[in-house]
Amino acid sequence: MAAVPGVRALLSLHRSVILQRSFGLVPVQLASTSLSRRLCSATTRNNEPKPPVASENESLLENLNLMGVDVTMARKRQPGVFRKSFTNEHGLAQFLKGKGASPKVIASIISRYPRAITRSIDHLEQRWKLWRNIFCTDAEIVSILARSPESFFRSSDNENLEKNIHFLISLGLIRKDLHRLLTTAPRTFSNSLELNKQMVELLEDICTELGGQNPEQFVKTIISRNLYILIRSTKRVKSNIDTLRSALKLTDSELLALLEGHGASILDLSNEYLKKNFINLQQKMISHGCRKSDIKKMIISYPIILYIGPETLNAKLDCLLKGGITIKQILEKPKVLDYSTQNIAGRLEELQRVGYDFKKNGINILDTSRKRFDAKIEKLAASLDS
DNA sequence: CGCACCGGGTTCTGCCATCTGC
DNA sequence: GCAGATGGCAGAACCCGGTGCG
Repeated sequence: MAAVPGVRALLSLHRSVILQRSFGLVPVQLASTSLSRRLCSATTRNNEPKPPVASENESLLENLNLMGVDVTMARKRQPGVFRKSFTNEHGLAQFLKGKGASPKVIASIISRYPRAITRSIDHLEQRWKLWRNIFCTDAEIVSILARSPESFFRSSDNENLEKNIHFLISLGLIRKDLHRLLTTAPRTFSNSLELNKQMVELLEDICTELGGQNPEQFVKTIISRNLYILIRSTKRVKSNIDTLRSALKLTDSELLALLEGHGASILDLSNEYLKKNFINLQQKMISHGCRKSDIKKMIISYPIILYIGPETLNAKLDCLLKGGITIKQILEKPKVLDYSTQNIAGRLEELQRVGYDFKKNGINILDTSRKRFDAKIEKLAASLDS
């Protein structure tokens, strides 16, 4: 925010021609109006593609500066907002304040999604009410706005939002599901109803195609296992499913089971990333003497492994192998790859210190919480001493 | 009691491209 | 031609504890 005064100075420096326009005032909404100036077209700010041609709303700029909004950032994001004669920054600020948002949060929201100030009080109240159907407190909503202003403000279509809620309920999702969905992937609710329907239809079709008996349940399962699914493109989901099927040479029922299980979350990955991760995993495992069938089995039992990027995966595997664990043990217990390389390395060291025998005891000890692990180490160390 | 199995929690926005309606 | 609305993309794991069984 330190840049703000400087920017102001810069702006006034470059402002030469002053254009005054008269506006037909709309009395209802408190707005920044009146003076408006034309920015000098010789503006030297270099990273702007073109200096704004139309005039910016002077009192709006002033208001925003006073509110602590990062005007430079905001202008870069949505320059059109600054040329509007009527905006509702005060109304918005009042409204959000009433919901418990701090001035800092409000400024940050406007900085990141300036169009928020074009929403009327009526609109805001209506939208808030719809969100409150799902959230119990205003504070929850505020925290999401602070996190992702765009999710709340990008669409002005409250009717669509309402339809989305009804649609999701019609899928058999309960309030608790909606709560999780809106908390985790708020953008879902700003999607057009049509877009959400398309994804649901895609999922139902996939289920049916794979011989599933209950497409409705399938959709519910996928959504609850992957809350981001509805903000993915159908192209991405389709392509990832194809990749999984062909890479692993899965039968229909195997693929169905994979998707209904932990496989749902890897549908998120970008198409190329999923392929890249699979190829790397396969190469790496084969270089250690694994068969493709072993790899397939491992992925089916632990699909999340495909989430791990090449560099991280290789580092983890190398770390385990160096620590005296065999590739066969990893194939059988891939879940040890859940933990960070650092965590794994640290545990291996501690286990070595107490002379842990992986051949005899297996590697399950690596897949356990810190608390349990420490307790175990303590016991092992004690038995060493005695 | 100790262990293995299993599932759940956390998390994911901010930017750009395209269309649409005025 | 404009601003607004909407779709889509890149980015890329880690950790915990309940529970049931021997």
